[in-house]
Amino acid sequence: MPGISLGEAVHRLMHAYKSLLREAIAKQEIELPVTQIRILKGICRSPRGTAQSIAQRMQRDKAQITRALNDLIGAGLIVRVDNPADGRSHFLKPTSSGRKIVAGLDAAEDWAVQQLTRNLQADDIALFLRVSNTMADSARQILAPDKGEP
Amino acid sequence: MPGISLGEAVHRLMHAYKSLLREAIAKQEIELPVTQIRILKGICRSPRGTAQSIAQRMQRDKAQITRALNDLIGAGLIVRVDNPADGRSHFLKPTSSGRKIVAGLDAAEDWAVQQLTRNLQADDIALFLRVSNTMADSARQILAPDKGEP
DNA sequence: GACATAAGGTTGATAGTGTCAACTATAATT
DNA sequence: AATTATAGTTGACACTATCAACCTTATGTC
Repeated sequence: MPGISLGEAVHRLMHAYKSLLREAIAKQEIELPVTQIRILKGICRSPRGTAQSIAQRMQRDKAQITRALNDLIGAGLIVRVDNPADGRSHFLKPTSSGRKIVAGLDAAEDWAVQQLTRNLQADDIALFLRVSNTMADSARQILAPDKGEP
Repeated sequence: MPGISLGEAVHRLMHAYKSLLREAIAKQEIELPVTQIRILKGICRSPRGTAQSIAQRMQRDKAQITRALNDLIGAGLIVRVDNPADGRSHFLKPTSSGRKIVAGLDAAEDWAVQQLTRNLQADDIALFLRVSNTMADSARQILAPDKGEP
């Protein structure tokens, strides 16, 4: 598809990925929206995370993170744990249900990524990731110049 | 950022691109949401397009396309033209206001893409586009197997 | 210790995105 | 002529995302 813009390519890919993921998640009989999935995975991956650190890593408004956390807590997938060093803040921990869900989500995402990449070589994918991350980092330097990688 | 998943990379890039585009569009004093922008650009680029062909190319629900078209018509940026060959369908044409807006949008998008790609070589970008389009095409073969490229 | 400023998180409000279902008018097929 | 399919529309709803204002707590300054 010659001449397709970078922006259009990103839109198409985003939509393709989300559609495949939604299908895979439905097969796992999980019913979480994609934002909650990303947050839950992030919590499993980084112990002692806070709403603030999640918002920073995902570059989302803290209000949105708070709402998603509330839904995940309501669903029994994570819990808040007081941060003894800062009374304003709390750590977020997955419950055993949460961890179980993430196992299914990992399988779903593996399938989706497998479908996306089935006509590609490993070094193409590696370059794609490098280029993609370079672009996101370039943007971050403009949009939030004083916030580095936590 | 080692170990970031493909999905997470796509999310980050999508968000980075949208944030830069929003900033650039604000500078142009345009106030269109991103979906309307994409549709308007598509209409300018392909004469005799219909709601159906736009929905297919963007892989969006026709309901969503119809609503965005209605907003664009309401804003005076496009018009509907009857399709003499099919009474159900109509072609979509930009107005002179619409074409003018697209000139500003092109400038905004050029700026956004320039910021994203400033730390990259041209062949990296070319490979990124090739890989991205290959992935989107792979997904399309699964999600809508009988719909090829119009 | 008192006061001012900043930060972590919350809630309200709102706009935009996206999908599914049901419908109408028209086209295509039998 | 009857049936099936399609283009487009509208209703309904969930999800995403941002901005603003607020409260509680932390930090910094005097």
